[in-house]
Amino acid sequence: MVLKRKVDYGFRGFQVPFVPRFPRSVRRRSASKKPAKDGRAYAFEILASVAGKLLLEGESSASSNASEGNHQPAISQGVVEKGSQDKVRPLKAEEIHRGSSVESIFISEAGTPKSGQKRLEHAETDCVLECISNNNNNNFDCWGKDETDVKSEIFKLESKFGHHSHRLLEVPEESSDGNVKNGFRVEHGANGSGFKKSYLDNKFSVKDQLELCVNSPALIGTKNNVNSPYYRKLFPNISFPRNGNDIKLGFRDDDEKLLRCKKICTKPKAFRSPQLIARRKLRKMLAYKYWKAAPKLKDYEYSRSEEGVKPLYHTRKIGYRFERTQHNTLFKRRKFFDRGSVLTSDGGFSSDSVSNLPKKGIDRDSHRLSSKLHVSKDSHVKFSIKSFKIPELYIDVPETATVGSLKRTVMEAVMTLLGSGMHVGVLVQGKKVRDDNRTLLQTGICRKEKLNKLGFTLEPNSIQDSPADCLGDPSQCETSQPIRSPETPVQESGTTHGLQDLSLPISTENFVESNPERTTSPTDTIADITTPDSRVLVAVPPRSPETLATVPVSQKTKRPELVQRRTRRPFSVSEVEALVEAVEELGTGRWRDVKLRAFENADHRTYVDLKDKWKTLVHTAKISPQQRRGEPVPQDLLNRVLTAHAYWCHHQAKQHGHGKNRALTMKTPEASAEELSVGAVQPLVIM
DNA sequence: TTTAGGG
DNA sequence: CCCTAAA
Repeated sequence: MVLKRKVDYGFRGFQVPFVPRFPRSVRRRSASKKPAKDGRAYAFEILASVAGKLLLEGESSASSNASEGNHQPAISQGVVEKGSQDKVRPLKAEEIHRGSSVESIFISEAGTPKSGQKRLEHAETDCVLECISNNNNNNFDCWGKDETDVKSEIFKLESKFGHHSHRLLEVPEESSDGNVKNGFRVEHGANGSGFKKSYLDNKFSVKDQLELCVNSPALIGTKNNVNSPYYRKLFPNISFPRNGNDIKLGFRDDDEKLLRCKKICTKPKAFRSPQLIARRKLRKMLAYKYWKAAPKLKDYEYSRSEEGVKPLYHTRKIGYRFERTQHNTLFKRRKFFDRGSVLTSDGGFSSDSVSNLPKKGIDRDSHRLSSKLHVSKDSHVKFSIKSFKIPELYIDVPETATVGSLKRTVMEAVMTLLGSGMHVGVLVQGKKVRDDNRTLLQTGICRKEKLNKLGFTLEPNSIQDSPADCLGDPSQCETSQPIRSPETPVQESGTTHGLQDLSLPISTENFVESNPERTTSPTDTIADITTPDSRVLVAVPPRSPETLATVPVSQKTKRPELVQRRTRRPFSVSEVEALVEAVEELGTGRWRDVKLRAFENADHRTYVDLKDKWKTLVHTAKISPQQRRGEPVPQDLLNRVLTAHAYWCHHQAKQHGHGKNRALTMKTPEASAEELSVGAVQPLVIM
């Protein structure tokens, strides 16, 4: 059966023979299904994931010792904990609850003897390849293994859990002396057979991790995921002893113009990751089961505080774990959590990769997004973004509040901010580039002189805009009005548009390098969400405590029913073409096959999406060109749509009527003249 | 899960 | 795109 499936769908380019389709009740479908890969990632998700971790941190706070220092970043705890454990070991309950370390969770799950099936399922994703930022030459090899050994271990893991997704975590690890260590940690903990390796190798240096490869200037010009600097080639130097280079993570400018990040997965055809499944389940669950009962958030107050947002990293799994423990906490944060968890579960960036955040103060430039950029000879603009940070948050808690509540408050503020959506703005010479359709060339981003003038901003989206939409289509955000919560109007200052106040201008000045060589910044990080000192940006203009306090509420009441809409991803012409072609051959009503045939690798396109797209295409084709919107679809394609639609409508009717056994495709020459000539539909011969 | 449609 | 009834 498996083999059959492979034959049927495993090869692209083969003509899928027409198979008469009968009513569902009649035909039997092959049971096996390939899970869809879900490698999508968004910068937003990264932020959300971070926030999620923060949330976790907050969760554990109540029991936290205040003297322990709120200045101790969450990540620190985790690192410390990790560093102190030589071997994987089951965690005690308290440790689990502390939840300050990702691996703690992993370990706990893996190490719990009777964790049950569900836990094991989650453990599937526990194979972690973690990259730990490392600067000093302090070596890795905490386990006395050399590189070869580690690679060997990696391979073993690959072999054993190849069908599972892996996580790539970049975690800046801070040692007691304040230095940041760097390395990779391969982590796996399934079924108690915990495994953990730390790995340090210059070849795997984190420096390379953040390279943002914009393969096509047009990509940026066409509202693509420029805001996903996290899509990048991961570990280009790691060569798993396997031919499947699917291990590589990287940008891909395919037909869908989608920047995808391939998972590190030795089973290339793993169709649907547990994450995706979980995500969908989660979405559903959150949407219908819990949301309505979600309590309000107005019990919390916000105001200024020096307390920075704690850096942290977060994994999808943690998100789920959060979810599961959600009801046990008094912390009201339904929506925030929803968003965060959903986002992180949505494939995350880099296939579960996690951002890491340098500890406050370690990175002097942490407040800005630093990047290096160079123009390669192949007319591509390549650069890396070293870090992002979120705008400042104002926190206000009573003196009598517990540290735990403070953490939760911060968490809420963060989630509120993230929950409203974020998008990336591009600055060239200090000017915002609002026209997303301009090419890098036109914008001058490709010119060396301007490279050092390139900057990015991380901006909250306007509440009016769907965060998802903005993410998917930045142009909508860029042109939209400043962020403005109805209850917390932004102060207009002169010509400055409110957004400016909320955004975090991040310049790459001094960071841009035309040198293609990777730089070796100790503070290379995927994302820096640390709240810098006290001169951060205003996330929520502190007009008054009241307004501040209302932010979360307004967020919540604004669009309570939305869990997290998928980002909008308009079909490109090439995608449309592929769709049309597939439908021409397969007909309507076989969306799953269409998906498998033409969009098998487009994880973000479900068969429902294709069906919907076809629907709109038909509609589009019927209306006048003036009424059409979005990227214009070539008329000839639309004509084909109409033709195919008409044909298949007719054919389907025919089939259901009395032609059930007639195999016929639009391009099948042997199609009987009788059928083809019925009605006004003309025979189609698709070349 | 997949289809088919309404929202 | 989302949500669902049906199959």
